[in-house]
Amino acid sequence: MKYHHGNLKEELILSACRICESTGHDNMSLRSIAKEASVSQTAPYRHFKTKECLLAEVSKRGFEELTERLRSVTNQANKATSKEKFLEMGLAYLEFGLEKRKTYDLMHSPVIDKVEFPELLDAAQGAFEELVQILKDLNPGISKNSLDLKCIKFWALMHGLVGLLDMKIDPEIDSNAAEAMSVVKKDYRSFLEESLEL
Amino acid sequence: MKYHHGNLKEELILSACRICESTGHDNMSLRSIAKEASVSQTAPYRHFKTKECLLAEVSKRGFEELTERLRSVTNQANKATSKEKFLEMGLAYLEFGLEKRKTYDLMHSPVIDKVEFPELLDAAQGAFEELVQILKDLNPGISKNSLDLKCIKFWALMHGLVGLLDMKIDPEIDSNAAEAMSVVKKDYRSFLEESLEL
DNA sequence: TAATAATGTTAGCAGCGTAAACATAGTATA
DNA sequence: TATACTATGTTTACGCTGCTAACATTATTA
Repeated sequence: MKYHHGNLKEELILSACRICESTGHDNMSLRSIAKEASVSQTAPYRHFKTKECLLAEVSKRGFEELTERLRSVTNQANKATSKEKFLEMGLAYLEFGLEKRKTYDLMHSPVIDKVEFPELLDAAQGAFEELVQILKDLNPGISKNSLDLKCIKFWALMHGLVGLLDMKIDPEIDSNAAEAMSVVKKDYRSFLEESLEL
Repeated sequence: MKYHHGNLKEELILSACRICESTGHDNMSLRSIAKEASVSQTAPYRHFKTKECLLAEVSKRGFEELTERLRSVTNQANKATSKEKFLEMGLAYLEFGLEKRKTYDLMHSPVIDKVEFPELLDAAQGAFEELVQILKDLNPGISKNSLDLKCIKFWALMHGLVGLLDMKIDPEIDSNAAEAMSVVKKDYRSFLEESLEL
C-alpha cells in the first residue's frame, strides 16, 4: 500500500456516489466516504475544500448521467418521430428519477447552492438543452418564448411526478391516492401522452 | 422564571417553525431551538422523542397552513366560477411555496419519513382534498379515475413549478432559462391558465 | 541534488443528537 | 394534610460529525 494513492479524487467521488445512492445524502458523512476509499478521515480535504464541494461533484455526475440518458433518446434511430422521442424522453426522465432516487434528491436539494458551483449549473443545463432540441423539432417555427414555456411545463410536470410517484402511500390510509398512483405507475406512458398533449 | 414552563411544547414548535423558515432545516439544530425557547438543550426530549418528531410537527404545520390557504380560495364568494377558483388555487399554491420556501422544502424533504407520522400524512392529504373538491366542481360527472389523474397532473405541475421558479439563475450564465423564468414569474396567471388547460 | 509543491496522516476542537442521572413542581391518593 | 407518583425541567457525558493545524511522505522542478 503506497502512501500516495494516485487517483484519490476520482475514487472519493465514486465512493460518495455509491454511498449517496445507498444511504441518502443526509446520512452520508465525509468520514464514511474516506473509510470506503480506505484513506484517513481528513484526506478528502486535499481534494475538496468542504464536504459541500464533494456533494456538488456527486450532484454534477447525476446531471451528467441524466443528460446521457436523454441524449440517447435524442439519438435514437430516425424511424422514431419527434413526438415519439418526446414521450420517450419523459419516460427516461421518470426512470432516472425513480431508479436513482436518492441521488435525484441530492440534485434538487437546497444543501448545495448551485450558484456557487458553475460547473454544476452547466451540467444541469446540459440536460435541459436535450429537451429544448426535441421540442424545437416537434414544433417547427415556434417562437423562442413559447418554446421556453413548453420546456418549463414539461420539466415541472416531470419533476413533480417523480416526487409523487415515489411517495410510499399506505393503501390502508389513503386508498384514493394509492389507487391513482398505481394507475399512473402502471401506465404512465398514456398518462404522459395526455398530460403533455401529444 | 419558574422551573416549569407551562407551554413548552407549543413554544418549541413555534421556535422551530421560525428557525426553519429563516435558516432552513439543514442548518437547524435541536440545541438552537431549545436556546430560542430559553430552555436547556435536552428539555425538548420531554416533548419529542427525537429531533425528527419535532421536524414532523413543523412540516405538519406547513401543510395545515397550505390547506388553509387553499380552503380560503374554495370559500371565496360564489361569484367566482369553479374555473376561476381552480386558477386561484394554483396561484395560492405557488405563493405559499415561494413565500415559505424553506418550510416547503422541509415538507418535501426525505428526512421525514411520512409513513412514520400518520398525522403528517393526514395534514398533507387535507391540502389534496381541497383540490379534489374544486376539480370535481369543475368537471361534473367525471369518473373517479380521471379525477385522480387530473389531480396528480395539477399537483405535479405546481410542485415542479415551485422548484423551477425559485432557482436563482444568473442571467449572465443562462439568459435563456432566466428569460423564460421571468416570463413565467411576471405572468404566471396566463401560464397556469394555458398549462392547466382552462 | 536540493528546494518546493502536492498529497497523505495524526491530533484535537467545537457542535451535534441523544441517553442517563438527578432536581423540582404539580397531582392524586391515604 | 401528608405522601407517593408523575410530569417536566437541568446537568453531565458519550460518540459522531465537519473541519483546522501540525507533521510526514512523496513527486516535481530549478
